[in-house]
Amino acid sequence: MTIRLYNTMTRTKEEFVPLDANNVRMYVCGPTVYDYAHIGNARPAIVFDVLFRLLRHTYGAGHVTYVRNITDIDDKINARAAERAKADQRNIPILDVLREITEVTYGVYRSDVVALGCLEPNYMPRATGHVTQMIAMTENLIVAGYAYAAEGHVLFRVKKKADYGKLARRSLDDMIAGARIDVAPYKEDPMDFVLWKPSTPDQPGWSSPWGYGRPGWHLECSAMIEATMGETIDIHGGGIDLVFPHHENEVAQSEGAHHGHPLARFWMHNGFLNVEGEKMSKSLGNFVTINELLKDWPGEVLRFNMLRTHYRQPMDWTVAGMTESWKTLEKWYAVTEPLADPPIGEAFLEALSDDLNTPAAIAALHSGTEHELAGGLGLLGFSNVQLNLAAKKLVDEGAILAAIAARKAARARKDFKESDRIRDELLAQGIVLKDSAQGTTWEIKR
RNA sequence: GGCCACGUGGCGGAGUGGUGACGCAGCGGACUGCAAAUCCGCGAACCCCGGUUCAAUUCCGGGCGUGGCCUCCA
Repeated sequence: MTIRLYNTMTRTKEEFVPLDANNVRMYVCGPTVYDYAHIGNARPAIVFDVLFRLLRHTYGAGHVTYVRNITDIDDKINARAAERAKADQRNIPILDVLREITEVTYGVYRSDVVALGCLEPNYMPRATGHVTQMIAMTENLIVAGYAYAAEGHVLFRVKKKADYGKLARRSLDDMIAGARIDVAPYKEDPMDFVLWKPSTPDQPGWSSPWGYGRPGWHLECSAMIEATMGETIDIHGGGIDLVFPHHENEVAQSEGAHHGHPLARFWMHNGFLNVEGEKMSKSLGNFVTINELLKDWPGEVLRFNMLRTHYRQPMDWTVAGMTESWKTLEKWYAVTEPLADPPIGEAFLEALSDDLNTPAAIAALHSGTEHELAGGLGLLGFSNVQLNLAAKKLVDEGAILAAIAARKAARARKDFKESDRIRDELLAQGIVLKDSAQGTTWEIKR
């Protein structure tokens, strides 16, 4: 089956042929670990996990390398650490506070993403583990004339890169015209961006040829891709908001350091997510973290909900949508069982291979056989384990079973008034009863 | 201001130059003590205005609307 993917670089859907079918390489921008991840962060994690699974299915599980980084050098982290250090009674060094923040946040992220049904990437490199490589790349860029040092900073010289802006499709003139940036005096050009900047003693930093300092944000991805997968990879993914400046600058850095060899052959970007029709923001009070959501919903429901919308479309996250997703999964899980080697439906695979058209793939599952349903769910990363099992642990099953028994007795003596009363009482508690020839079962109402 | 997406039935959401997916909800029927669940069936949409065409929801132009990026952001 041919895989076709939309490439942001060319703005067209292209047939995907990896450089090396024995080692298909993809990189996705991971979280900045300063706070709990929100459901917007869940979108790329889930979307590219599906791509990872499709590639593994197509090229073999051992022939795909997936790297998702952890950004643990960042000014937002520094700000958070400074804040926390001030309130901290223990009087420990700020860098220890910072380390604690990134460790804890990353731990939560990692378990969140597993709960969403995502496979672990092959590598999860951290910025702090690749400073040496970043310094080396910066030195290369200086030698090649793509960067210059000034006042403890090192800046990328955008004018030297004639095709700068090719990914975002933006010319330097356009950008300067609409620029809202402070132009630092040491910059040759307003659009030049930071590769290295000085740190104060209470900020994280490393010694470098340009003094004590830390790397700029964009550099880590370029360096970590090189370190884990080499100069040119097959797919680079992330949220659409990263196209500019982050990915544009990655392209500039990596190509500058690698004699113009491309960084990634395919650039993929997922669309943005709104919550109940509004942009998610802390001030609107609709900021939903994955961690919080997992207290009310099985992770697979969020996963399914995400996949009902094509990854490039803007998506609106709603409770109503979650409920619908829950119902569909419940229904499917009730009729399927895990199979050792389930068949993958042709229409399903064709939809998925067409730029990850998950809504069409899901539609195909609705009309396929039960075995194909099991196969499709498996390929999409669903476990086929009853969702209710998790939810049922949270209620007093003994009391419910006793009520069901009482209702059964009432029904046996045709006291339907009493039996209906028991049923209504349970319903008020959110318990729905289902009668069948085999007896009465119950589930959590959604 | 510049650049870029999106606008499909009550809702979610694919797709296509011509017979208008799919799911949820709704309605009708079967089943049921009555329901729920399940099964069968049904109706219902392509933002507006031009253009191209035998034919446009689909292509082109304009408009309106929503959102994104241009500064940190999935």
